[in-house]
Amino acid sequence: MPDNDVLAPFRPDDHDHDACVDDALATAAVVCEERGARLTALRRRVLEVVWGRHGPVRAYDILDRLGPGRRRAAPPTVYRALEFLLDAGLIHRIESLNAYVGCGDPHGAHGAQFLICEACGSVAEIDDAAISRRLGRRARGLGFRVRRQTVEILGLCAPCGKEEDDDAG
Amino acid sequence: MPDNDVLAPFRPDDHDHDACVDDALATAAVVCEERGARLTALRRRVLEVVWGRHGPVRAYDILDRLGPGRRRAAPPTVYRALEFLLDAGLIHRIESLNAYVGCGDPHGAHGAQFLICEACGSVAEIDDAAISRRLGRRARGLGFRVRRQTVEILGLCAPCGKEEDDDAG
DNA sequence: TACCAAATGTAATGTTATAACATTGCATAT
DNA sequence: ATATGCAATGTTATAACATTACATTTGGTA
Repeated sequence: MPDNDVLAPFRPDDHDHDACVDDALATAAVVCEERGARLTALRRRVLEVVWGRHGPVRAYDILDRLGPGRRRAAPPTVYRALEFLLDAGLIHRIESLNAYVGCGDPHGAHGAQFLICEACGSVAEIDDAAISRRLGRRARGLGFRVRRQTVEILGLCAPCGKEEDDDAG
Repeated sequence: MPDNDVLAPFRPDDHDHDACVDDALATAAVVCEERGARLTALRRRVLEVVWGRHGPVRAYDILDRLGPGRRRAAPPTVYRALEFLLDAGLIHRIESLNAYVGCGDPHGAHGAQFLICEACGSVAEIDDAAISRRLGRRARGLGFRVRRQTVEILGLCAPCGKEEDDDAG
């Protein structure tokens, strides 16, 4: 089973997360440059907050974290930035959680699948071409024209699954 | 490409929809019987409203349609019935739309995939075992324990896709 | 028939998202 | 230097989706 299509694996608790955020922001600058889009201070800040963890972040949490100094912004402020980042492929929306997560590979356009741990809230992003291809084929076989695939798997990541075993055992 | 795993195909506008609803309610009665669960008048009515169309129905639309005669119910009335029907496998929740749709095959426990037309709002339900198996394998390969798969494809059904072509042509 | 548990009713509130309109700030034309 | 246009952001209000907490009713059963 190939592993090179794991765009964003689950991360150990102790990894250097600042580096993740820095990478994401640097990549975002490049992507926006390429697209002729403006990565403004606000959009950059929202992206930074989304990248605050390797897990889904909700819109109103972002609102709360935009400051300090800044008076608490209103919802459209965040939703517009999120829309921009989604369009630019810099973040993904997790439909089953109404939340947002940084994209592990903003350059490669891809149809992603997400593994979402219900215990610790972390997310892994994979891009299994066989899966998205097969989904596309099935859809087209029924005359359906695909615009977007949403594939989300809820469950327990390895460490959390192990903990549960230990608790039960 | 197999077609026998299409649990609920797109339906022509002129099909006998009353028969669909009757079937669904009859099946529901059997399923609840088997489970030792009570299909009360309210739950039956909510299921009937969900089956009002072959497409996603939103919770507050159900609320509006519960009557007449009945004073407009409060949200928990509907959400509790929806939860019961979800548990019984009689309906599915479409995460990307925050809406609910009747299940095409309540007897067979299955991991379903949904094709959702953004133009006419109709939904087709398929159960491609190869897809759900492959998703499960990929997840387990990463040590992930799967509880639930959400697979939703947004786009245009055949008739609506054709219309768009005609408009453009 | 008295009891208990499940189901439903009711009021309030929490959460997520968008509509509609005003303002700011910067680039460019006059 | 002033006016104009436009993208981004701010502001207010509200729509849409969902849950908590508690009261009441109902249906099966000891």
